[in-house]
Amino acid sequence: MRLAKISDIRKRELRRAAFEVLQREGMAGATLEKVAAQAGASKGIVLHYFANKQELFEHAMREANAALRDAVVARLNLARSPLERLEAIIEGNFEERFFQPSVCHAWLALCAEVPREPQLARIQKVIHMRMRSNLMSALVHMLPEEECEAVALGITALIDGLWLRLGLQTERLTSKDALRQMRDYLSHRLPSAFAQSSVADL
Amino acid sequence: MRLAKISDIRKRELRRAAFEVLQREGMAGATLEKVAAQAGASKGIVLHYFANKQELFEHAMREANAALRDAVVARLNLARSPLERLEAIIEGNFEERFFQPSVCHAWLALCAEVPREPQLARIQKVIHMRMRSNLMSALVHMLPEEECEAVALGITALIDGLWLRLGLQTERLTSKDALRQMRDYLSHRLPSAFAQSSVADL
DNA sequence: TACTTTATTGTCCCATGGGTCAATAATTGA
DNA sequence: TCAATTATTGACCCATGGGACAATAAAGTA
Repeated sequence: MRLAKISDIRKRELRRAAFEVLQREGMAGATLEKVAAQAGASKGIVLHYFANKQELFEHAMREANAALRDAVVARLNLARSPLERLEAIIEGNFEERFFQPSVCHAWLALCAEVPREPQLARIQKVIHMRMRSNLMSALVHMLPEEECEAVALGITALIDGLWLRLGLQTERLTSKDALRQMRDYLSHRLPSAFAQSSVADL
Repeated sequence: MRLAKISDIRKRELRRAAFEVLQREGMAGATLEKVAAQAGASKGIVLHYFANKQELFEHAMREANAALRDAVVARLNLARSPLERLEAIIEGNFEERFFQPSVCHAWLALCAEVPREPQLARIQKVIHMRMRSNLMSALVHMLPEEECEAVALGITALIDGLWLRLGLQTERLTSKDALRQMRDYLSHRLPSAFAQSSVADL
């Protein structure tokens, strides 16, 4: 275990600053100067650690994704059954510390660049593949094989749609509301053996 | 019926050009110069008809939304029952001429600005209220009152989520796939009296 | 201690793009 | 026909922001 390198520390600080500025200002408004200010440094330092703006925000997206992934993994490690694994995935995606309008705004800004930034598209693809594989590993034990695909797509679309609503909403959509919606879906879409337990816990 | 005013024609041309550039370039890349070029005019003309860039893209969003609304209204006018109305809303939202990655890219670019552009937020709110009201007017005849809210939210979230996937996807998600997913949801979530007919037609 | 590498800053450059404006062309309307 | 309005252009201005760079400070290394 060696000491933390200063470059790693700085990079992390800058990635986070970048993500925070993105929440407030969007991609166009997120200038290197603002990111530097947010991190309490000068613009030069940003370009010392990242080759250019794209690379900075690519790493910011990577880190935000990693945080979400870790939240899901932590819950998955406690899950003891396919149903619990499914719940772990879903609840991880709606943890209150993530499920905030400002966080969604940053994600939206990043997603809007995906079509023109191959690096962001790759990250997006990884996120999506992981979600799918996580879901399938639970669903195959709960549903006839030919239905798994449909339900996996339904769950991911619902999660994305609820997140989008969080970012665009005027009314307050809470983490609890979102989870209630997900349980509503599962309770109707999974075989009744699983359905009741999902409904029960809220 | 008076002759078409040239200013109305120009405005429409420019709104459409703006939307097309948005599809390719995103918000930051959609410069007034590119919009003008897309419309076959000069930059000056854009600012002659629109006070500034925000106003231009606000009108572009309005027009795109109107097109979608009209598609839904046209289908609603043919619907003879609550179930048909529900199908009209859903199918209108996945018409192939709209449900294209490039169109989704433009929407994404606009949605990403919503948090910082009150005008866009207002349009977004109108869209959302209309969707909700359309859905509720059908659902109240199909479900116990206390479930309508949940299903309306489920449908909107699914639609948004499927659209988002269209824009971010690597794999090809078609209009048919999306509709199949929506029918899968309805067939499990609506009372079985309605469920079978939804499943039957694909 | 002296030398090298890394961290950090502030300055400078330059392309870009939004917006203004004056000049000109086309239309309209009396 | 002629004046007034509207359409259209291109030149110009200027703030902004990404990125390069040289200079300096700090840290590590021998």
